[in-house]
Amino acid sequence: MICMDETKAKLIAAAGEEFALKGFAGATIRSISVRAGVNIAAVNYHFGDKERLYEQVLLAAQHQGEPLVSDDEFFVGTPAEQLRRFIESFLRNLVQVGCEESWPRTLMMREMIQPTAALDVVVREEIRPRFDRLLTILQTVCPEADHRRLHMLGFSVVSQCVFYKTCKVIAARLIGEAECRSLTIEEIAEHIASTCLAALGLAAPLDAAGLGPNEITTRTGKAAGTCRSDGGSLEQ
Amino acid sequence: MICMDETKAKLIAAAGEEFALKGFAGATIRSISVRAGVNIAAVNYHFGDKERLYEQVLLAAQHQGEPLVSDDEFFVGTPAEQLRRFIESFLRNLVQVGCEESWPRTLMMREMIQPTAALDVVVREEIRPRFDRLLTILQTVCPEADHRRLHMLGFSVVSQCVFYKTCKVIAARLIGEAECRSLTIEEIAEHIASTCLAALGLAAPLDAAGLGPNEITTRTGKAAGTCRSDGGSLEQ
DNA sequence: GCCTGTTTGAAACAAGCGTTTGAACGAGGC
DNA sequence: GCCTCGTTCAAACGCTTGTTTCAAACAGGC
Repeated sequence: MICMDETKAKLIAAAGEEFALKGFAGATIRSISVRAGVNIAAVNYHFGDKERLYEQVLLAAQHQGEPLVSDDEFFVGTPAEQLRRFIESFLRNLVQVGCEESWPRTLMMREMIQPTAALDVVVREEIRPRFDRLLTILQTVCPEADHRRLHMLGFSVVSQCVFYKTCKVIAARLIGEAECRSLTIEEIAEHIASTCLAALGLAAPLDAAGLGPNEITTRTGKAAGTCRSDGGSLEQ
Repeated sequence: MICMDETKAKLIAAAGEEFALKGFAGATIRSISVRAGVNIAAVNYHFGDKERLYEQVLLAAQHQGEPLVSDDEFFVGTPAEQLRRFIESFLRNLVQVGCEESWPRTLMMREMIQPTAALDVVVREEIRPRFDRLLTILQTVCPEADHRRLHMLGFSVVSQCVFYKTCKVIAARLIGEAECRSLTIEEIAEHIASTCLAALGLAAPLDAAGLGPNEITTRTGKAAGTCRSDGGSLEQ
Protein backbone atom coordinates (compact mmCIF):
# COMPACT_ATOMS: atom_id res chain seq x y z
CA MET A 1 0.00 0.00 0.00
CA ILE A 2 2.70 2.43 -1.03
CA CYS A 3 1.21 4.81 -3.53
CA MET A 4 -2.01 3.41 -4.90
CA ASP A 5 -3.56 6.82 -5.54
CA GLU A 6 -0.43 7.97 -7.33
CA THR A 7 -0.50 5.00 -9.67
CA LYS A 8 -4.19 5.56 -10.35
CA ALA A 9 -3.62 9.26 -11.06
CA LYS A 10 -0.71 8.53 -13.38
CA LEU A 11 -2.82 5.98 -15.23
CA ILE A 12 -5.75 8.36 -15.65
CA ALA A 13 -3.54 11.16 -16.94
CA ALA A 14 -1.73 8.87 -19.36
CA ALA A 15 -4.94 7.23 -20.50
CA GLY A 16 -6.54 10.63 -21.09
CA GLU A 17 -3.79 11.63 -23.46
CA GLU A 18 -3.71 8.26 -25.21
CA PHE A 19 -7.49 8.07 -25.61
CA ALA A 20 -7.62 11.65 -26.88
CA LEU A 21 -4.80 10.98 -29.32
CA LYS A 22 -5.84 7.58 -30.68
CA GLY A 23 -9.41 6.99 -29.56
CA PHE A 24 -10.71 4.21 -27.32
CA ALA A 25 -10.09 1.42 -29.82
CA GLY A 26 -6.80 2.85 -31.05
CA ALA A 27 -5.19 3.28 -27.66
CA THR A 28 -3.82 0.10 -26.08
CA ILE A 29 -3.51 -0.50 -22.37
CA ARG A 30 0.12 -1.37 -23.07
CA SER A 31 0.87 2.07 -24.50
CA ILE A 32 -1.07 3.66 -21.65
CA SER A 33 0.92 1.71 -19.08
CA VAL A 34 4.21 2.64 -20.73
CA ARG A 35 3.25 6.34 -20.81
CA ALA A 36 2.21 6.18 -17.17
CA GLY A 37 5.35 4.27 -16.23
CA VAL A 38 3.46 1.49 -14.49
CA ASN A 39 2.91 -2.20 -15.10
CA ILE A 40 0.21 -3.44 -17.48
CA ALA A 41 -1.54 -5.37 -14.74
CA ALA A 42 -2.10 -2.16 -12.80
CA VAL A 43 -4.93 -1.23 -15.17
CA ASN A 44 -6.78 -4.38 -14.36
CA TYR A 45 -5.99 -4.19 -10.67
CA HIS A 46 -7.10 -0.56 -10.18
CA PHE A 47 -9.91 -0.21 -12.70
CA GLY A 48 -11.05 -3.71 -13.61
CA ASP A 49 -10.87 -3.32 -17.37
CA LYS A 50 -10.19 -0.87 -20.19
CA GLU A 51 -13.78 0.30 -20.40
CA ARG A 52 -14.00 1.27 -16.73
CA LEU A 53 -10.66 3.06 -17.04
CA TYR A 54 -12.19 5.10 -19.87
CA GLU A 55 -15.18 6.01 -17.69
CA GLN A 56 -12.91 7.22 -14.92
CA VAL A 57 -10.88 9.24 -17.43
CA LEU A 58 -14.01 11.01 -18.68
CA LEU A 59 -15.15 11.72 -15.13
CA ALA A 60 -11.72 13.15 -14.37
CA ALA A 61 -11.66 15.21 -17.56
CA GLN A 62 -14.95 16.75 -16.57
CA HIS A 63 -13.44 18.39 -13.50
CA GLN A 64 -10.38 19.79 -15.27
CA GLY A 65 -11.97 23.06 -16.44
CA GLU A 66 -12.68 26.20 -14.49
CA PRO A 67 -15.30 25.68 -11.77
CA LEU A 68 -18.66 27.38 -12.16
CA VAL A 69 -18.71 30.79 -10.48
CA SER A 70 -21.70 31.75 -8.35
CA ASP A 71 -24.74 33.51 -9.84
CA ASP A 72 -23.89 36.66 -7.89
CA GLU A 73 -20.44 36.72 -9.44
CA PHE A 74 -21.76 35.91 -12.89
CA PHE A 75 -24.66 38.30 -13.39
CA VAL A 76 -22.88 41.59 -12.79
CA GLY A 77 -22.78 44.53 -15.18
CA THR A 78 -24.86 45.11 -18.29
CA PRO A 79 -26.01 42.16 -20.41
CA ALA A 80 -23.41 43.24 -22.94
CA GLU A 81 -20.67 43.02 -20.33
CA GLN A 82 -22.00 39.67 -19.13
CA LEU A 83 -21.96 38.32 -22.66
CA ARG A 84 -18.40 39.51 -23.25
CA ARG A 85 -17.26 37.85 -20.03
CA PHE A 86 -19.14 34.65 -20.84
CA ILE A 87 -17.56 34.38 -24.27
CA GLU A 88 -14.01 35.02 -23.08
CA SER A 89 -14.15 32.56 -20.19
CA PHE A 90 -15.91 29.96 -22.35
CA LEU A 91 -13.26 30.31 -25.03
CA ARG A 92 -10.43 30.14 -22.54
CA ASN A 93 -11.97 27.07 -20.95
CA LEU A 94 -12.28 25.40 -24.34
CA VAL A 95 -8.77 25.82 -25.62
CA GLN A 96 -6.33 25.47 -22.78
CA VAL A 97 -7.66 22.88 -20.34
CA GLY A 98 -5.10 20.38 -19.08
CA CYS A 99 -2.75 21.42 -21.87
CA GLU A 100 -1.04 18.65 -23.90
CA GLU A 101 -3.30 20.02 -26.65
CA SER A 102 -6.22 20.05 -24.20
CA TRP A 103 -6.92 16.31 -24.09
CA PRO A 104 -10.11 16.66 -22.03
CA ARG A 105 -11.72 18.69 -24.81
CA THR A 106 -10.39 16.37 -27.50
CA LEU A 107 -11.96 13.50 -25.63
CA MET A 108 -15.17 15.51 -25.63
CA MET A 109 -14.99 15.78 -29.42
CA ARG A 110 -14.70 12.02 -29.64
CA GLU A 111 -17.77 11.73 -27.42
CA MET A 112 -19.65 13.95 -29.85
CA ILE A 113 -18.98 11.48 -32.65
CA GLN A 114 -19.54 8.36 -30.57
CA PRO A 115 -21.44 9.30 -27.42
CA THR A 116 -21.26 7.08 -24.35
CA ALA A 117 -23.27 7.29 -21.15
CA ALA A 118 -20.63 9.63 -19.74
CA LEU A 119 -21.67 12.38 -22.17
CA ASP A 120 -25.05 12.77 -20.46
CA VAL A 121 -23.32 13.32 -17.14
CA VAL A 122 -20.97 15.96 -18.56
CA VAL A 123 -23.83 17.78 -20.31
CA ARG A 124 -25.97 17.74 -17.18
CA GLU A 125 -23.29 18.87 -14.74
CA GLU A 126 -20.97 21.06 -16.82
CA ILE A 127 -22.53 22.19 -20.07
CA ARG A 128 -26.16 22.79 -19.28
CA PRO A 129 -25.57 25.11 -16.29
CA ARG A 130 -23.38 27.30 -18.47
CA PHE A 131 -25.80 27.21 -21.38
CA ASP A 132 -28.72 28.13 -19.11
CA ARG A 133 -26.83 31.17 -17.93
CA LEU A 134 -26.19 32.21 -21.51
CA LEU A 135 -29.91 31.85 -22.22
CA THR A 136 -30.68 34.04 -19.22
CA ILE A 137 -28.45 36.78 -20.57
CA LEU A 138 -30.00 36.49 -24.01
CA GLN A 139 -33.50 36.60 -22.60
CA THR A 140 -32.90 39.92 -20.88
CA VAL A 141 -31.68 41.26 -24.23
CA CYS A 142 -34.48 39.72 -26.29
CA PRO A 143 -37.48 39.44 -23.97
CA GLU A 144 -39.86 38.86 -26.89
CA ALA A 145 -37.98 35.82 -28.28
CA ASP A 146 -39.53 32.40 -27.78
CA HIS A 147 -37.65 29.25 -26.74
CA ARG A 148 -36.66 28.14 -30.22
CA ARG A 149 -35.26 31.55 -31.07
CA LEU A 150 -33.38 31.80 -27.77
CA HIS A 151 -31.90 28.36 -28.29
CA MET A 152 -30.69 29.23 -31.78
CA LEU A 153 -29.28 32.50 -30.46
CA GLY A 154 -27.42 30.57 -27.78
CA PHE A 155 -26.08 28.18 -30.40
CA SER A 156 -24.91 31.15 -32.47
CA VAL A 157 -22.83 32.35 -29.54
CA VAL A 158 -21.30 29.04 -28.45
CA SER A 159 -20.78 27.76 -31.98
CA GLN A 160 -18.40 30.59 -32.80
CA CYS A 161 -16.34 29.70 -29.71
CA VAL A 162 -16.45 25.94 -30.13
CA PHE A 163 -15.28 26.34 -33.72
CA TYR A 164 -11.77 27.31 -32.64
CA LYS A 165 -11.48 23.96 -30.88
CA THR A 166 -13.41 21.56 -33.10
CA CYS A 167 -12.29 22.91 -36.49
CA LYS A 168 -8.85 24.13 -35.54
CA VAL A 169 -7.00 21.87 -37.95
CA ILE A 170 -9.11 23.06 -40.87
CA ALA A 171 -8.87 26.70 -39.85
CA ALA A 172 -5.08 26.34 -39.73
CA ARG A 173 -5.06 24.90 -43.24
CA LEU A 174 -7.34 27.67 -44.52
CA ILE A 175 -5.56 30.73 -43.14
CA GLY A 176 -2.12 29.24 -42.54
CA GLU A 177 -0.53 27.73 -39.47
CA ALA A 178 1.27 30.97 -38.64
CA GLU A 179 -1.76 33.26 -38.63
CA CYS A 180 -3.82 30.67 -36.79
CA ARG A 181 -1.27 30.42 -34.00
CA SER A 182 -1.00 34.21 -33.84
CA LEU A 183 -4.71 34.58 -33.02
CA THR A 184 -4.95 35.22 -29.28
CA ILE A 185 -7.86 34.20 -27.13
CA GLU A 186 -8.45 37.87 -26.32
CA GLU A 187 -8.60 38.78 -30.00
CA ILE A 188 -10.99 35.98 -30.86
CA ALA A 189 -13.17 36.70 -27.84
CA GLU A 190 -13.32 40.36 -28.76
CA HIS A 191 -14.34 39.49 -32.32
CA ILE A 192 -17.04 37.01 -31.30
CA ALA A 193 -18.40 39.34 -28.63
CA SER A 194 -18.67 42.32 -30.94
CA THR A 195 -20.23 40.13 -33.63
CA CYS A 196 -22.91 38.86 -31.26
CA LEU A 197 -23.52 42.25 -29.69
CA ALA A 198 -23.86 43.84 -33.11
CA ALA A 199 -26.29 41.14 -34.21
CA LEU A 200 -28.33 41.75 -31.07
CA GLY A 201 -28.33 45.50 -31.58
CA LEU A 202 -26.20 46.15 -28.48
CA ALA A 203 -23.28 47.52 -30.49
CA ALA A 204 -22.55 49.05 -33.84
CA PRO A 205 -22.36 46.72 -36.87
CA LEU A 206 -19.10 44.89 -37.36
CA ASP A 207 -17.43 46.62 -40.26
CA ALA A 208 -17.77 49.87 -38.37
CA ALA A 209 -16.93 48.46 -34.96
CA GLY A 210 -13.66 47.13 -36.26
CA LEU A 211 -12.41 50.61 -37.04
CA GLY A 212 -11.52 53.57 -34.90
CA PRO A 213 -14.43 55.70 -33.68
CA ASN A 214 -13.57 58.54 -36.04
CA GLU A 215 -13.99 56.35 -39.10
CA ILE A 216 -17.32 54.92 -38.17
CA THR A 217 -19.43 57.46 -40.00
CA THR A 218 -17.30 57.49 -43.15
CA ARG A 219 -18.24 54.25 -44.83
CA THR A 220 -18.10 53.77 -48.54
CA GLY A 221 -21.70 53.20 -49.36
CA LYS A 222 -22.27 49.45 -49.04
CA ALA A 223 -25.19 48.70 -46.75
CA ALA A 224 -26.14 52.32 -46.75
CA GLY A 225 -29.13 53.22 -44.66
CA THR A 226 -28.25 51.20 -41.60
CA CYS A 227 -28.16 53.41 -38.57
CA ARG A 228 -24.94 53.70 -36.63
CA SER A 229 -25.48 57.06 -35.00
CA ASP A 230 -24.13 56.11 -31.61
CA GLY A 231 -20.69 55.20 -32.86
CA GLY A 232 -20.32 51.72 -31.45
CA SER A 233 -20.54 52.45 -27.75
CA LEU A 234 -22.27 49.84 -25.63
CA GLU A 235 -25.74 50.60 -24.35
CA GLN A 236 -27.23 50.31 -20.85
CA MET B 1 -14.71 -10.88 -63.93
CA ILE B 2 -18.35 -10.65 -63.01
CA CYS B 3 -18.80 -7.40 -61.14
CA MET B 4 -15.46 -6.14 -59.88
CA ASP B 5 -16.49 -2.47 -59.80
CA GLU B 6 -19.67 -3.35 -57.99
CA THR B 7 -17.74 -5.16 -55.26
CA LYS B 8 -15.37 -2.20 -54.91
CA ALA B 9 -18.28 0.23 -54.67
CA LYS B 10 -20.07 -1.92 -52.10
CA LEU B 11 -16.89 -2.13 -50.05
CA ILE B 12 -16.31 1.62 -50.14
CA ALA B 13 -19.88 2.37 -49.11
CA ALA B 14 -19.83 -0.17 -46.31
CA ALA B 15 -16.38 0.91 -45.14
CA GLY B 16 -17.50 4.54 -45.11
CA GLU B 17 -20.34 3.77 -42.76
CA GLU B 18 -18.24 1.51 -40.56
CA PHE B 19 -15.30 3.93 -40.34
CA ALA B 20 -17.67 6.81 -39.57
CA LEU B 21 -19.44 4.77 -36.92
CA LYS B 22 -16.46 3.16 -35.19
CA GLY B 23 -13.35 4.94 -36.40
CA PHE B 24 -10.41 3.46 -38.31
CA ALA B 25 -9.15 1.33 -35.44
CA GLY B 26 -12.62 0.37 -34.21
CA ALA B 27 -13.94 -0.84 -37.56
CA THR B 28 -12.77 -4.30 -38.61
CA ILE B 29 -12.44 -5.48 -42.17
CA ARG B 30 -14.58 -8.42 -41.13
CA SER B 31 -17.49 -6.17 -40.16
CA ILE B 32 -16.95 -4.11 -43.30
CA SER B 33 -17.02 -7.24 -45.46
CA VAL B 34 -20.18 -8.50 -43.78
CA ARG B 35 -21.91 -5.13 -44.26
CA ALA B 36 -20.85 -5.07 -47.89
CA GLY B 37 -21.90 -8.68 -48.38
CA VAL B 38 -18.55 -9.73 -49.83
CA ASN B 39 -15.72 -12.02 -48.79
CA ILE B 40 -13.05 -10.80 -46.37
CA ALA B 41 -10.28 -11.38 -48.87
CA ALA B 42 -11.91 -8.94 -51.29
CA VAL B 43 -10.50 -6.03 -49.26
CA ASN B 44 -6.97 -7.24 -49.79
CA TYR B 45 -7.58 -8.16 -53.40
CA HIS B 46 -9.12 -4.82 -54.43
CA PHE B 47 -7.36 -2.33 -52.15
CA GLY B 48 -4.22 -4.01 -50.83
CA ASP B 49 -4.80 -3.35 -47.16
CA LYS B 50 -7.07 -1.61 -44.66
CA GLU B 51 -5.17 1.67 -44.81
CA ARG B 52 -5.49 2.03 -48.57
CA LEU B 53 -9.18 1.17 -48.33
CA TYR B 54 -9.53 4.08 -45.89
CA GLU B 55 -7.81 6.43 -48.33
CA GLN B 56 -10.18 5.41 -51.11
CA VAL B 57 -13.15 5.91 -48.79
CA LEU B 58 -12.07 9.46 -47.95
CA LEU B 59 -11.51 10.25 -51.62
CA ALA B 60 -14.98 8.90 -52.39
CA ALA B 61 -16.55 10.82 -49.50
CA GLN B 62 -15.08 14.01 -50.88
CA HIS B 63 -17.15 13.76 -54.05
CA GLN B 64 -20.45 13.00 -52.32
CA GLY B 65 -21.49 16.61 -51.68
CA GLU B 66 -22.98 19.12 -54.07
CA PRO B 67 -20.55 20.11 -56.83
CA LEU B 68 -19.19 23.64 -56.86
CA VAL B 69 -21.33 25.95 -58.99
CA SER B 70 -19.64 28.35 -61.39
CA ASP B 71 -18.63 31.87 -60.33
CA ASP B 72 -21.26 33.35 -62.63
CA GLU B 73 -23.93 31.32 -60.92
CA PHE B 74 -22.61 32.06 -57.46
CA PHE B 75 -22.07 35.82 -57.44
CA VAL B 76 -25.56 36.95 -58.42
CA GLY B 77 -27.70 39.38 -56.47
CA THR B 78 -26.70 41.61 -53.58
CA PRO B 79 -24.01 40.50 -51.13
CA ALA B 80 -26.80 39.90 -48.63
CA GLU B 81 -28.56 37.56 -51.05
CA GLN B 82 -25.25 35.83 -51.84
CA LEU B 83 -24.58 35.29 -48.16
CA ARG B 84 -28.06 33.87 -47.56
CA ARG B 85 -27.62 31.46 -50.45
CA PHE B 86 -24.14 30.46 -49.31
CA ILE B 87 -25.34 29.68 -45.79
CA GLU B 88 -28.33 27.64 -46.87
CA SER B 89 -26.43 25.53 -49.40
CA PHE B 90 -23.51 25.09 -47.01
CA LEU B 91 -25.84 23.94 -44.25
CA ARG B 92 -27.72 21.61 -46.54
CA ASN B 93 -24.43 20.17 -47.78
CA LEU B 94 -23.27 19.60 -44.20
CA VAL B 95 -26.21 17.75 -42.81
CA GLN B 96 -27.66 15.48 -45.45
CA VAL B 97 -24.81 14.14 -47.56
CA GLY B 98 -24.99 10.42 -48.35
CA CYS B 99 -27.56 10.01 -45.60
CA GLU B 100 -27.07 7.12 -43.11
CA GLU B 101 -26.46 10.01 -40.70
CA SER B 102 -24.19 11.63 -43.30
CA TRP B 103 -21.16 9.36 -42.95
CA PRO B 104 -18.89 11.46 -45.20
CA ARG B 105 -19.24 14.40 -42.80
CA THR B 106 -18.81 12.19 -39.76
CA LEU B 107 -15.62 10.87 -41.31
CA MET B 108 -14.58 14.48 -41.74
CA MET B 109 -15.11 15.07 -38.02
CA ARG B 110 -12.81 12.16 -37.28
CA GLU B 111 -10.23 13.68 -39.60
CA MET B 112 -10.44 16.89 -37.59
CA ILE B 113 -9.42 15.03 -34.45
CA GLN B 114 -6.82 12.82 -36.12
CA PRO B 115 -5.88 14.34 -39.47
CA THR B 116 -4.38 12.16 -42.19
CA ALA B 117 -2.84 13.23 -45.47
CA ALA B 118 -6.30 13.01 -47.05
CA LEU B 119 -7.48 16.04 -45.08
CA ASP B 120 -5.15 18.34 -47.00
CA VAL B 121 -6.64 17.14 -50.27
CA VAL B 122 -10.20 17.70 -49.09
CA VAL B 123 -9.37 21.17 -47.77
CA ARG B 124 -7.60 22.15 -50.96
CA GLU B 125 -10.22 20.85 -53.39
CA GLU B 126 -13.50 21.20 -51.52
CA ILE B 127 -13.29 23.51 -48.54
CA ARG B 128 -10.92 26.27 -49.59
CA PRO B 129 -12.76 27.15 -52.84
CA ARG B 130 -15.97 27.60 -50.87
CA PHE B 131 -14.25 29.54 -48.09
CA ASP B 132 -12.59 31.85 -50.61
CA ARG B 133 -15.96 32.66 -52.11
CA LEU B 134 -17.32 33.48 -48.68
CA LEU B 135 -14.35 35.79 -48.12
CA THR B 136 -15.07 37.49 -51.43
CA ILE B 137 -18.63 38.21 -50.35
CA LEU B 138 -17.47 39.50 -46.99
CA GLN B 139 -14.84 41.71 -48.59
CA THR B 140 -17.41 43.50 -50.70
CA VAL B 141 -19.39 44.15 -47.52
CA CYS B 142 -16.39 45.18 -45.41
CA PRO B 143 -13.86 46.67 -47.84
CA GLU B 144 -11.87 48.20 -44.97
CA ALA B 145 -11.32 44.92 -43.11
CA ASP B 146 -7.83 43.36 -43.20
CA HIS B 147 -7.08 39.67 -43.72
CA ARG B 148 -7.26 38.67 -40.06
CA ARG B 149 -10.62 40.34 -39.62
CA LEU B 150 -12.02 38.84 -42.83
CA HIS B 151 -10.86 35.40 -41.75
CA MET B 152 -12.52 35.70 -38.36
CA LEU B 153 -15.67 36.97 -40.04
CA GLY B 154 -15.64 33.95 -42.32
CA PHE B 155 -15.19 31.67 -39.33
CA SER B 156 -18.14 33.35 -37.63
CA VAL B 157 -20.33 32.43 -40.58
CA VAL B 158 -19.21 28.85 -41.12
CA SER B 159 -18.93 28.04 -37.41
CA GLN B 160 -22.63 28.63 -36.89
CA CYS B 161 -23.41 26.19 -39.71
CA VAL B 162 -20.84 23.57 -38.78
CA PHE B 163 -22.16 23.57 -35.22
CA TYR B 164 -25.36 21.78 -36.23
CA LYS B 165 -23.25 18.90 -37.49
CA THR B 166 -20.34 18.74 -35.07
CA CYS B 167 -22.24 19.45 -31.85
CA LYS B 168 -25.57 17.91 -32.78
CA VAL B 169 -25.56 15.36 -29.98
CA ILE B 170 -24.93 18.03 -27.37
CA ALA B 171 -27.49 20.40 -28.88
CA ALA B 172 -30.04 17.60 -28.73
CA ARG B 173 -29.29 17.01 -25.06
CA LEU B 174 -29.52 20.73 -24.30
CA ILE B 175 -32.81 21.60 -25.98
CA GLY B 176 -34.33 18.14 -26.20
CA GLU B 177 -34.35 15.56 -28.95
CA ALA B 178 -37.81 16.62 -30.12
CA GLU B 179 -37.09 20.32 -30.59
CA CYS B 180 -33.72 19.53 -32.18
CA ARG B 181 -35.32 17.28 -34.76
CA SER B 182 -38.03 19.84 -35.42
CA LEU B 183 -35.49 22.47 -36.49
CA THR B 184 -35.53 22.58 -40.27
CA ILE B 185 -32.57 23.49 -42.42
CA GLU B 186 -34.54 26.45 -43.77
CA GLU B 187 -35.23 27.73 -40.26
CA ILE B 188 -31.62 27.38 -39.15
CA ALA B 189 -30.32 28.95 -42.35
CA GLU B 190 -32.69 31.86 -41.96
CA HIS B 191 -31.55 32.40 -38.37
CA ILE B 192 -27.83 32.23 -39.18
CA ALA B 193 -28.22 34.48 -42.21
CA SER B 194 -30.14 37.16 -40.35
CA THR B 195 -27.66 36.96 -37.47
CA CYS B 196 -24.70 37.49 -39.78
CA LEU B 197 -26.42 40.18 -41.83
CA ALA B 198 -27.41 42.04 -38.68
CA ALA B 199 -23.86 41.82 -37.35
CA LEU B 200 -22.58 43.19 -40.65
CA GLY B 201 -25.09 46.03 -40.68
CA LEU B 202 -26.95 44.63 -43.70
CA ALA B 203 -30.14 44.00 -41.75
CA ALA B 204 -31.87 45.11 -38.59
CA PRO B 205 -30.65 43.69 -35.28
CA LEU B 206 -31.89 40.24 -34.35
CA ASP B 207 -34.42 40.82 -31.62
CA ALA B 208 -36.23 43.17 -33.95
CA ALA B 209 -35.81 41.01 -37.04
CA GLY B 210 -37.47 38.11 -35.30
CA LEU B 211 -40.73 39.99 -34.91
CA GLY B 212 -43.29 41.32 -37.30
CA PRO B 213 -42.51 44.73 -38.83
CA ASN B 214 -45.20 46.44 -36.78
CA GLU B 215 -43.60 45.43 -33.47
CA ILE B 216 -40.13 46.58 -34.27
CA THR B 217 -40.37 50.06 -32.80
CA THR B 218 -42.13 49.02 -29.60
CA ARG B 219 -39.35 47.43 -27.57
CA THR B 220 -39.36 47.42 -23.81
CA GLY B 221 -36.37 49.54 -23.04
CA LYS B 222 -33.50 47.08 -22.83
CA ALA B 223 -30.61 48.21 -25.02
CA ALA B 224 -32.34 51.50 -25.57
CA GLY B 225 -30.58 53.88 -27.89
CA THR B 226 -29.80 51.42 -30.63
CA CYS B 227 -31.12 52.66 -33.94
CA ARG B 228 -33.54 50.49 -35.85
CA SER B 229 -35.28 53.11 -37.92
CA ASP B 230 -35.42 51.11 -41.13
CA GLY B 231 -37.53 48.33 -39.73
CA GLY B 232 -35.54 45.26 -40.68
CA SER B 233 -35.67 45.48 -44.44
CA LEU B 234 -32.54 44.42 -46.31
CA GLU B 235 -30.41 47.12 -47.82
CA GLN B 236 -28.88 47.44 -51.28
C1' DG C 1 11.23 -11.08 13.26
C1' DC C 2 7.14 -12.69 11.52
C1' DC C 3 2.71 -12.54 9.82
C1' DT C 4 -1.08 -10.12 7.10
C1' DG C 5 -3.10 -7.72 3.48
C1' DT C 6 -2.14 -4.71 -0.33
C1' DT C 7 0.35 -3.53 -4.44
C1' DT C 8 3.67 -4.53 -8.25
C1' DG C 9 6.09 -7.50 -11.70
C1' DA C 10 7.05 -10.71 -15.65
C1' DA C 11 4.97 -14.16 -18.09
C1' DA C 12 1.28 -16.49 -20.09
C1' DC C 13 -3.66 -16.90 -21.76
C1' DA C 14 -7.46 -17.12 -25.20
C1' DA C 15 -9.63 -14.24 -28.52
C1' DG C 16 -9.72 -11.28 -32.22
C1' DC C 17 -7.16 -8.73 -35.52
C1' DG C 18 -5.21 -7.83 -40.50
C1' DT C 19 -3.40 -10.53 -43.88
C1' DT C 20 -2.26 -14.52 -46.89
C1' DT C 21 -3.06 -18.74 -49.15
C1' DG C 22 -4.52 -21.96 -52.69
C1' DA C 23 -8.34 -23.99 -54.62
C1' DA C 24 -12.77 -23.11 -56.96
C1' DC C 25 -15.49 -20.44 -60.01
C1' DG C 26 -17.14 -18.34 -64.38
C1' DA C 27 -16.83 -15.80 -68.74
C1' DG C 28 -14.46 -15.20 -73.10
C1' DG C 29 -10.92 -16.67 -77.17
C1' DC C 30 -9.40 -20.39 -80.00
C1' DG D 1 -13.73 -28.78 -75.16
C1' DC D 2 -10.09 -26.53 -73.21
C1' DC D 3 -7.22 -23.16 -71.73
C1' DT D 4 -6.63 -18.49 -69.65
C1' DC D 5 -7.39 -14.77 -66.79
C1' DG D 6 -9.80 -12.04 -63.41
C1' DT D 7 -12.48 -12.75 -59.36
C1' DT D 8 -14.46 -15.10 -55.20
C1' DC D 9 -14.28 -18.23 -51.38
C1' DA D 10 -13.21 -20.87 -46.90
C1' DA D 11 -9.52 -21.72 -44.15
C1' DA D 12 -5.46 -20.74 -42.03
C1' DC D 13 -1.46 -17.76 -40.77
C1' DG D 14 1.16 -14.75 -37.38
C1' DC D 15 0.61 -11.16 -34.45
C1' DT D 16 -1.35 -7.98 -31.17
C1' DT D 17 -4.97 -7.26 -28.14
C1' DG D 18 -7.30 -7.25 -23.34
C1' DT D 19 -7.07 -10.01 -19.54
C1' DT D 20 -5.37 -13.29 -16.00
C1' DT D 21 -2.04 -15.63 -13.23
C1' DC D 22 1.01 -16.23 -9.48
C1' DA D 23 5.15 -15.15 -7.27
C1' DA D 24 7.71 -11.28 -5.33
C1' DA D 25 7.96 -6.84 -2.85
C1' DC D 26 6.23 -3.91 0.42
C1' DA D 27 4.37 -1.39 4.85
C1' DG D 28 2.26 -1.87 9.24
C1' DG D 29 0.61 -4.49 13.71
C1' DC D 30 2.15 -7.61 17.22
